[in-house]
Amino acid sequence: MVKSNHRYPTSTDVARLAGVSQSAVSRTFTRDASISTALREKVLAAASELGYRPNALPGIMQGQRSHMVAIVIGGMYNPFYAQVLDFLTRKLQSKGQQVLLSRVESDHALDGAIDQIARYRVDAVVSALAVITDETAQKFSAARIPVVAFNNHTKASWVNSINSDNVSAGRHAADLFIDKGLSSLGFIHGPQASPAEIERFQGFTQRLIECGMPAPLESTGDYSYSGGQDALRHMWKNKKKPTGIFCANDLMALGAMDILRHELKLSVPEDVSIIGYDNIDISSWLGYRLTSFDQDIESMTSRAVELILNNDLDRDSSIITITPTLIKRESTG
Amino acid sequence: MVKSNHRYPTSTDVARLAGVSQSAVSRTFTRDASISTALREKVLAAASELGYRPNALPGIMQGQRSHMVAIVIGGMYNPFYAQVLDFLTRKLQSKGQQVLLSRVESDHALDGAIDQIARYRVDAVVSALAVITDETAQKFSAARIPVVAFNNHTKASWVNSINSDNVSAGRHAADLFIDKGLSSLGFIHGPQASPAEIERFQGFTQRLIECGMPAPLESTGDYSYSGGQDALRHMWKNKKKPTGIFCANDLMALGAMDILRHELKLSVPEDVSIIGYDNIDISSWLGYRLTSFDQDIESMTSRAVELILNNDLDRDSSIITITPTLIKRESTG
DNA sequence: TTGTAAGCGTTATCAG
DNA sequence: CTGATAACGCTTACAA
Repeated sequence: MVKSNHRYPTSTDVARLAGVSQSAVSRTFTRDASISTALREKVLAAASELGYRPNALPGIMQGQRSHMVAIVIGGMYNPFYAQVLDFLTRKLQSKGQQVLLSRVESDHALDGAIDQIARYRVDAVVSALAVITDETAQKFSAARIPVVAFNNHTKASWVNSINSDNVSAGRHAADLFIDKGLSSLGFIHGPQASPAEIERFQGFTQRLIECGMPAPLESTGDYSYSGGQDALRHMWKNKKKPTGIFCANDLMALGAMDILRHELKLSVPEDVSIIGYDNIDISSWLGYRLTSFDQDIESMTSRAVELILNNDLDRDSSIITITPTLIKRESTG
Repeated sequence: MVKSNHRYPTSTDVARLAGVSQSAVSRTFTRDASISTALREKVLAAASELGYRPNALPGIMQGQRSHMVAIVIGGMYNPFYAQVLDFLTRKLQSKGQQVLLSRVESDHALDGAIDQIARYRVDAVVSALAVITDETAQKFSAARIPVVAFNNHTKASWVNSINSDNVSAGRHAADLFIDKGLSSLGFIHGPQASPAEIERFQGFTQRLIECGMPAPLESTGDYSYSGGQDALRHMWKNKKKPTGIFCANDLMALGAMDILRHELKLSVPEDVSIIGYDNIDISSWLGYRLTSFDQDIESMTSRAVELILNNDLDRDSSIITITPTLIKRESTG
């Protein structure tokens, strides 16, 4: 069996076959290039015979933009991030951009990823990481790559941020519980150092204090379903149990709900009310009906793509804040 | 404000700053290249001062492999595909490959995607599409790009397939229901032309017939949660209702379960047993505990990456079959 | 409208 | 070990 050598045909191959110059081939595949119909036809025939597709790499080397955008993400298990990735990818592709996907275990593993990404001369990077330290953000600056980051508060140059208004959401969650007359409240944290979760907690607590209520009981998860389960079990070891719990994200809220219902045989919302964050699809399912804050992924990702395409990234780093919408469902009665 | 021009520094820039030749810079960043420590130090100092990262593009143009692999996917809403993407990306990256992500609405929209992918000279393409027609597969051949496809049965050259043993799973599902003594069964289809779902149905039906049972009641969804809901509602319009339902995937099974429980006030598994396919995380959650077939994403993706890295793709197109594991949970009692 | 030739930033080859 | 030089496959002046 002959091992085919899988070489992409070049414009020169096409030119030779068509009996024209290499420039003619280039022009055929360049918009608005002046070329006669006759020549173009000859070239197209030869091109399709060889299965020729122009090579984007030389153009990039000549200083054109690569039309590649890297998306750095920490995982797709959380449907929220899967959806962010889905939206971003579709929007970028519809604008003629390619997506270079970089899956990273943690903020720490980002260094190696940056090196790789930079080698391919991407035009920009979108970070959908839950945690990004100032130090890490600086590395992008060092690599001279413009960055758009979600839920991140570094004020490094080259780094633009698009954030959810977490503090205000935390306050709204508090109000919802207070209006229901609940007096004993709890908060389930995400992993440490996640700026989003810190703000959600601060807003929530601030509002409770303002209303003369005690600070919430606390427990910590890792943003996962089982993390939420563990956090709830841990919280229930206290003498005092909350009757309303605000969770830093939906996945943990769903885990907490399931432990309440299936392990502790308590009823949601009759015994305990729950609020989550992200409004992932599952939260609307009939088995859960979780009250949650919708982050409006549609506009967050649109703004990100706008920033990249308008090439505003070279200018001052900006921070865009998007207000989440509270979606009330049965988990709060 | 000065608009920075965001130009990546070149090896020549580094060479000039370090006072050495451009070759020296290249050698510094090439493994196993012979260069003195003294020179290397000088180069590294200059490189880090400028934030230099070698440009991968020229090397690719010189015939090196691009170390880019495209993943074509139809969406990440289904956690199964999100997980496939996650595994593939991690494995490829750990082998030094970059991932070019291509999100496609349907098999039909693949043409444009192929053109774009080909321009970037990827080494191979992994298709995680639920549906891929022979015609589409041929387009990859035409573009001379080696392909590894999941759950696809085209026998085109350049296309390798990794499939779940759907027929055998369908038969097992039938056996499970039969062993429980259920006599009235149903099947919820995925979208038409999805080869996986057709085989699951065939195996299921075959086995029923073999055991002298009537063919299952049928209804069709679109692989989504709400599609499963609609399919179940539709199925319940029949006079005859099934007491056991095999669904072409988990998402539809979960939708069907929720309609049974929350809309029809029936109990699972007491009134109706349910079996799904994919064994997504949610299926193990306390609120569902769905019996399902695990596709072993770990080995499917490993095999795919092996095929790509060993460059076996140039040879005969092969079909690898992986046997799914039945995970019994409470939805079947 | 067409062809020729320079140049993009590397790696690989070849002298020194 | 080191530096010059020729590719790689395009795009873009420049010439015809």
